[in-house]
Amino acid sequence: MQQPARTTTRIQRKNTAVILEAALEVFSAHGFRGATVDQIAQAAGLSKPNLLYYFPSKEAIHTALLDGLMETWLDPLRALDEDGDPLAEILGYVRRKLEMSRDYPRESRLFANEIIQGAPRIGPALSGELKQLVDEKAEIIHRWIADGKIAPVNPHHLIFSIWALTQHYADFDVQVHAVLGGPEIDPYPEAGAYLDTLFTRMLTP
Amino acid sequence: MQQPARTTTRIQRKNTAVILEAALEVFSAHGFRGATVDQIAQAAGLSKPNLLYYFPSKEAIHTALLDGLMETWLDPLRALDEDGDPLAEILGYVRRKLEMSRDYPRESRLFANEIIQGAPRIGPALSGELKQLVDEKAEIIHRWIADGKIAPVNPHHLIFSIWALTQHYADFDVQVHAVLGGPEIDPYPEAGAYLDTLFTRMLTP
DNA sequence: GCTTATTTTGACCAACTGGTAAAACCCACG
DNA sequence: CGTGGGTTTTACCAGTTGGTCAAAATAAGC
Repeated sequence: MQQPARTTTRIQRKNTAVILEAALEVFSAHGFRGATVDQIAQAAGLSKPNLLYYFPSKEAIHTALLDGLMETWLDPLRALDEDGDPLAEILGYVRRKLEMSRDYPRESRLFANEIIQGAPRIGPALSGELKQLVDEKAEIIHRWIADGKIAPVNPHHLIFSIWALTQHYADFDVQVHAVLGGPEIDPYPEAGAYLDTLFTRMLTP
Repeated sequence: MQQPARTTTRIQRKNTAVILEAALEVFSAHGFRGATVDQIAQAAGLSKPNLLYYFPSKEAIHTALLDGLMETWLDPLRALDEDGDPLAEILGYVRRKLEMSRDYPRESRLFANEIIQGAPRIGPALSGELKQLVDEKAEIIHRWIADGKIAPVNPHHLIFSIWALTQHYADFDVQVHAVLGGPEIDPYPEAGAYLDTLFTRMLTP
């Protein structure tokens, strides 16, 4: 039996939030193993033992981050509506995903780090929750194709390509800026236009 | 003045090769910080001090790997030929890049790890060598468009999209297999067909 | 077969890292 | 205003990690 969860105090709420924000910054920039508890504590403006008063371990912070993020991350795909106009729905999904890369690049890199290294901590969520959602939406796309509303493509790979293309701008940010010639350049307007064209041409029957 | 480099012995050649192979395995799976010298030594079948007899530091091994790889990695893009058939040239580039993801996933992940974490060790190569090559090839694509040989698109983002789409299958391998439903599935045949369709539809004038 | 240069090893170290314990501190509440 | 809970700090620890060093073992050249 567990002690009934005591009321979370004001300070607790503030500090857990500050810690998660700091952890996102550090984990996304250095990966799980590359990040140190000290770095996170310093970024949060706390001492290491104080930070460990709020989370039992480094791993727990990481898990809390990933769990909290998974929901948000899948929202754009969930919003894909079978009853909408097929092309507009897909272009809308692409736009939302690209906006997430622009507005939440750290979150994108956090996932990227985790998955590149074999998803040791969120493997189950991928083949469970994620797979189920993707299969469901792939089925919708499949029906659109069968109805002749968009040109035929492999639905799963269509989804992969949307992920790859949009997340690239967050995850490979440094490379994009290096090639385009400087950190002051904003690639997103062009990227948006490019992806719009790409998917329109590919999917118009 | 430096001692004139002594002849590299047979053992030296064999062991540096073994070490680099082992290092590729370990670095690509865990990132720079996540990899330990001991792991690499063990994978190479050497003791840690013995490994450090061939390379002065962990960092030196990593650098040697990245330097050696950069060349190979850019080869497919270098092969893009202005005088060939535009669409065939681009589709060929896509195919070669996809084959590299399939045949050299560890190399792809090594780069991905490095770039996601801000390219602390190869930043200069990105804005130097890489940028120059990309600018050059973008110019070629631009001329193809001006000549009406392919449909108009932003050449730089076209190249980004080829990178993103092909490397996705190596870097996010676990996710792809999780969603498709098992490690026994080979996504590459479908991926090849999908990308062929995608770029053909987008670029046909 | 002997000598020399190369290679390998075992013992070791200092810095770092995740995490702990207990005392000190602070703040709301009666 | 004091007391009991929540909070923070100081001091600390054991394990890991990158790296060194001198001695031992091996290979190469003559």
